[in-house]
Amino acid sequence: MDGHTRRIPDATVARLPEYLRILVDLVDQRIPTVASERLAELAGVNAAKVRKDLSYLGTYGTRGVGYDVDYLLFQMRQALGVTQDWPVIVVGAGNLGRALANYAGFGERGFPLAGVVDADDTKVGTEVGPVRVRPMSDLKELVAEHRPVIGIIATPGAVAQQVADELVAAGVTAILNFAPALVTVPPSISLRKVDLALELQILSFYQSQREPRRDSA
Amino acid sequence: MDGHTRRIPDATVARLPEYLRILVDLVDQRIPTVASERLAELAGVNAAKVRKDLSYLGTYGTRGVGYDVDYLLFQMRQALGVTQDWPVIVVGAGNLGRALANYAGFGERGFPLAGVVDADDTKVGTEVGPVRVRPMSDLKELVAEHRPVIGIIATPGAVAQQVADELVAAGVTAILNFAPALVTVPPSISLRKVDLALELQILSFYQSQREPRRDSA
DNA sequence: CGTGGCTTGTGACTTTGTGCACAAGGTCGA
DNA sequence: TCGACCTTGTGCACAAAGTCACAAGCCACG
Ligand SMILES: NC(=O)c1ccc[n+]([C@@H]2O[C@H](COP(=O)([O-])OP(=O)(O)OC[C@H]3O[C@@H](n4cnc5c(N)ncnc54)[C@H](O)[C@@H]3O)[C@@H](O)[C@H]2O)c1
Ligand SMILES: NC(=O)c1ccc[n+]([C@@H]2O[C@H](COP(=O)([O-])OP(=O)(O)OC[C@H]3O[C@@H](n4cnc5c(N)ncnc54)[C@H](O)[C@@H]3O)[C@@H](O)[C@H]2O)c1
Repeated sequence: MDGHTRRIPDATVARLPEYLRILVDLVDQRIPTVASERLAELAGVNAAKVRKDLSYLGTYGTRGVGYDVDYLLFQMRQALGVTQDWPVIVVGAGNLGRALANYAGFGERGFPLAGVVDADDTKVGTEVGPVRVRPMSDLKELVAEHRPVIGIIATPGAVAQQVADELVAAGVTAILNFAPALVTVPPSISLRKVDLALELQILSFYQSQREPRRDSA
Repeated sequence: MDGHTRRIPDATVARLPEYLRILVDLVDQRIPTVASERLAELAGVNAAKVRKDLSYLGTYGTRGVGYDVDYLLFQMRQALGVTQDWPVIVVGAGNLGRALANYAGFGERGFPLAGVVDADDTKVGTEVGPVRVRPMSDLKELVAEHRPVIGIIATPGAVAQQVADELVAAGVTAILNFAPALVTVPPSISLRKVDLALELQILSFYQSQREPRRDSA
């Protein structure tokens, strides 16, 4: 098909969604073309890096002019695989799971909520955002109905691995894990994690480097 | 004081909290010592990397034996600057802000909730988790009372920069941003971001690489 | 149709991160 | 006390990522 697409480096992949968000903004503002310099400013990175990143998608810029915003946006969506929706299933209807289910932003960005499941019978049947919580036994059916689908783990860390196994068994091929625990999956499954406590601890590190805190006075 | 601590690479810093979490688990299990091999397995990384990471903190291992869990945990806390609590202030009492405020895990890990503020008068005064929402005008006072403190942005992206500016003006020196927007701060301020849609898009990319999806049939 | 000015795309280089392999150094049993 | 056995700590070679600088290419204008 496409021909020349070299393998895209991980570091570049991690930045593409940032560019995507910016391009959507630019389209909203009816801005027809954008130079790497401007894009770099909006993304908070180096202009050469932007050009190199974009060059992995193909040669879509015009020298002396910049990039056509619409066209680049189209290509970016293509590259990221977000030309169609990816439904998500949230496992765990606790504080975080409910917040995620209530969040309209996902649907708007192409990740509509397919359902929420929970192991706690007292939570099954309750409303969260636009859906009702379903039992774990419905997982397989839910996945089959929406495939391909992304699974989100919003349960306590102690059961994260077990939940991941259940998601994989049900046919989920991509997982986002919010629980603070190591989860391993077969190599064909994509896995990412978000750990908020970890982020806070990293902030703590850099902050205490700058200005060591007074010890217990 | 300490003497020989070389500068710790960013990649290592990002892994330290993971080791910290594992060490806490090991202490709970009354496991006295741990070898880099085991630690690597628990963290899902290479053993040589673990040893190199730990060596930046100092020479705390014993050849032939491994690392003393208690002592390493102490040193790790020291290095990360989490020997004392870092209170957090959440800005924005929406879906996400409330989930964060309700989350007990932060307090347990040394990040107690100092308060929640919101610009919306109808939200001010309502209960979220253990506190009541306070007006933005209380921010300065709240920060002064708890300093040093970490600010969490849980507002819409459109106001994220403005909120960041207010946090900085109030004396916050570290910020965690959940809004999908570029935020810039003075160099003395530590800033990290968490963007969930971005994570989903990265998953989308890797998944569509593996198995390109059928086009609109 | 030619020239000047602007911006891309990329080769060369630097910096950062990873992983192997092994000497150094410690433990423990005899 | 000695030696066999482990595991650390790190030098080194390689891989990945980031930056610079500039030739190539395009547009616009006269
Ligand atoms: N709430 C937050 O803001 C927040 C922030 C950072 C991290 N986290 C992490 O996210 C996860 C969820 O946090 P929370 O505050 O929503 O917790 P919570 O206790 O409120 O919710 C957890 C939910 O998971 C369900 N559950 C438990 N075991 C299950 C299983 N085996 N299968 C399916 N569902 C199961 C429970 O019934 C409950 O509804 C935790 O790992 C937490 O560390 C939460
Ligand atoms: N809810 C989620 O699960 C989720 C997931 C991913 C990302 N996010 C991001 O987190 C942010 C918050 O999401 P949400 O779902 O909680 O939104 P929300 O609309 O429910 O809440 C936003 C809150 O911010 C307050 N606010 C608005 N402007 C303010 C200002 N200038 N100063 C102080 N407070 C202000 C509002 O009054 C409101 O209470 C958004 O940027 C969203 O994109 C949320």
